[in-house]
Amino acid sequence: MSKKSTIHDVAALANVSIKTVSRVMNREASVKASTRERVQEAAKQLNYRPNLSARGLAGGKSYMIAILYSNLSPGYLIKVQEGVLAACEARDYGLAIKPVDYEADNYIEDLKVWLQHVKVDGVVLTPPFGARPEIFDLLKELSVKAVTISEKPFGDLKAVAVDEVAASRAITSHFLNQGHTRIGFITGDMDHQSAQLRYDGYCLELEEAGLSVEDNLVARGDFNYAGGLMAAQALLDLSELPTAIFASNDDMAAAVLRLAHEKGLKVPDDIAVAGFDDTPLAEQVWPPLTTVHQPVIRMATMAAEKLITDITGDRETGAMDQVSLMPYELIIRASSKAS
Amino acid sequence: MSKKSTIHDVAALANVSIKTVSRVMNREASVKASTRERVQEAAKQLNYRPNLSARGLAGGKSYMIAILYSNLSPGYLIKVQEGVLAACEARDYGLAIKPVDYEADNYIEDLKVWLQHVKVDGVVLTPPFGARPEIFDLLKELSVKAVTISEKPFGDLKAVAVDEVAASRAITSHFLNQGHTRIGFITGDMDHQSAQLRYDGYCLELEEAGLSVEDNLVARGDFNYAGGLMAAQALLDLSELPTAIFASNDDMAAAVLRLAHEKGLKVPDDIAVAGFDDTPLAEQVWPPLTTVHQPVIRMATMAAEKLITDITGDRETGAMDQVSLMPYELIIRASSKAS
DNA sequence: TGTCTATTTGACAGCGCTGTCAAATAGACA
DNA sequence: TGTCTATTTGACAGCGCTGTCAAATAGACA
Repeated sequence: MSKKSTIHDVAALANVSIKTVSRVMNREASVKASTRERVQEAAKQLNYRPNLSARGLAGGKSYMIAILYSNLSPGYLIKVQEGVLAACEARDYGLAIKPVDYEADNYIEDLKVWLQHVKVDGVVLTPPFGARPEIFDLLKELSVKAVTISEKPFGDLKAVAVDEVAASRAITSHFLNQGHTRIGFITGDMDHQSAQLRYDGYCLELEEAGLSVEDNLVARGDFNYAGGLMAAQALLDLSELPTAIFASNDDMAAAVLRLAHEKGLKVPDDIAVAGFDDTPLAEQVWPPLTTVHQPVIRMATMAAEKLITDITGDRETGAMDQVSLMPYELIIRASSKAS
Repeated sequence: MSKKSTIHDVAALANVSIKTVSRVMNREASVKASTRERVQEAAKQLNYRPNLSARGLAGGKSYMIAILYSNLSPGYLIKVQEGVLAACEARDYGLAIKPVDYEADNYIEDLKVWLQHVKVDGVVLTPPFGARPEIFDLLKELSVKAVTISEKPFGDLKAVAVDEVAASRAITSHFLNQGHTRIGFITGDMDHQSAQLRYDGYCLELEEAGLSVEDNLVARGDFNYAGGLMAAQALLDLSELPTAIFASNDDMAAAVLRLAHEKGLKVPDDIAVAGFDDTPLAEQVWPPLTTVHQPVIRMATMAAEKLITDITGDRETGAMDQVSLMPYELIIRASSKAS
């Protein structure tokens, strides 16, 4: 059979109306179990999949969701895409990707035009969009559902995250256990909630160990290599060097390594280093980085599933948590000694 | 005005039939210039953009193109996406992204099902898909247009590339000019055409300089960090070390750097290193890598434009080259001395 | 068994475009 | 000016679904 089957073929085979097939495909509740099974069987037999264009046109919806992102690290973004894609395929949703420059003048206006044109039913918000009130307001205005990854959301938005404060404490604790007391810290871009959470974890752990947070041991970074380089410079120019540096992500930790090499410091003997995120880079620098691994792909899949469930108003909606916490993993490599 | 305008609104304002508006939006040739302008003016005034779902349903096409990719480096892939996205927005096309595992058993069958379901009108082929005959056959069978990036295409497929042989010769020549005569080479994954082209460039340049290609100075890599490490191992275990190593991409060059550090070799004094692609990694390792820069975003935009033009059969079709060559740039950094 | 309400199903219009085919108009030429 | 061909435009059906509303059926209860 070469021709694609349509809803009419399925309806004929299952001996129901096309409307009933439509109901089954959309997981609507009001279909008798026996009918549902008959339709599903017929659909399977004909290898039927609903036509996205027709659905979108008839329903006034697009059956598409979008990933909104800014200049995230490519490795992270690809994983988010992969995870979201898996959920989209399972649920017959389309995926659009939308780079958004939140520093542009009228970016909200542009985004509004785009959302209206593509008519996406929901968006996956990657950092820092989940924490931006103007995005929240826009989505409310347009009645677009949303889910955030790695950020505590506004209002009733759904979210998937790891406990970054705890993960950050784990790195700090790892350094403390090795006997370090002068632990430098490089922050991320404070526009990102993660930057704050990671910093909070560092502070909390130090305080619990009876140490105070020294201002000159904390340098401001921006989650990028270049910013990490400047922050590392500041820390390595101190008259009394830190014996360990915890950078808020791997890119900045790589910058610390580079500067340490330039200055002839041995890692981890003269100075221990740790990053965050476990990007491919973490294994590609020398020595490889101690860092925190997040299950980004699974987080993204779960985020998209929550979003789609939210959009369709599935039967189990009531049981869905607003925030799903996923487990992180502390990865100890040669840039710090095992404790 | 809150309601989205439709083709009827534009037709009414321009005082033509909806069919004429349709013709203008699709850039069909048979519209009088004065009519076209009137319609465009009306469309602009109403901020009209055609509804993708309706177009797709009515036309039997999807007005979507897809990017097919395998485990490419994330940085490269993101740039391809960005470039293709720009062209899609300009031409009111949708973009789908499709990871394809060409090592899976029945990957062609899976891809076929996917292409039929999404009904994309064309695909952008990233390496190594442009050089795979089974992909070419499948696309022909389904009448899906295609354009390749960085690969010489089959049949009448369009392509955008840089002259990789010339770029590879440029790196090799750079080493020769510095006085190196024992230049190691690490190949890419030979499934990728680029791997062969880069190797060819290396060989040609050596031969032109009157040097022969020594087998034990050529190690087989796979374009990944791990494979680069093994290849670098082989080269650095030689009793007589090469004085320079040219790796077929930056990831593998980073692996060379790491191993050189481990062995206490100074770069570039004991051994010079170069990569290819100018990924972010090239600047994030120490010392930063000499490499070749390709204008990936612009290449991707041009590829998508060629593809869409091919799909719609634009007026200028005749004037379109089958292969567009873009300029590369040799980037000299601290991993090799300036010549 | 009859009546009333809740559940399940179906008929039909219409979403906003494009394809097909035919009609109107413009231009070439005698 | 009339005729013939080429160019430009329009009328209308229909793509494959979902929304709305009404009808059929099942189940509860007297």
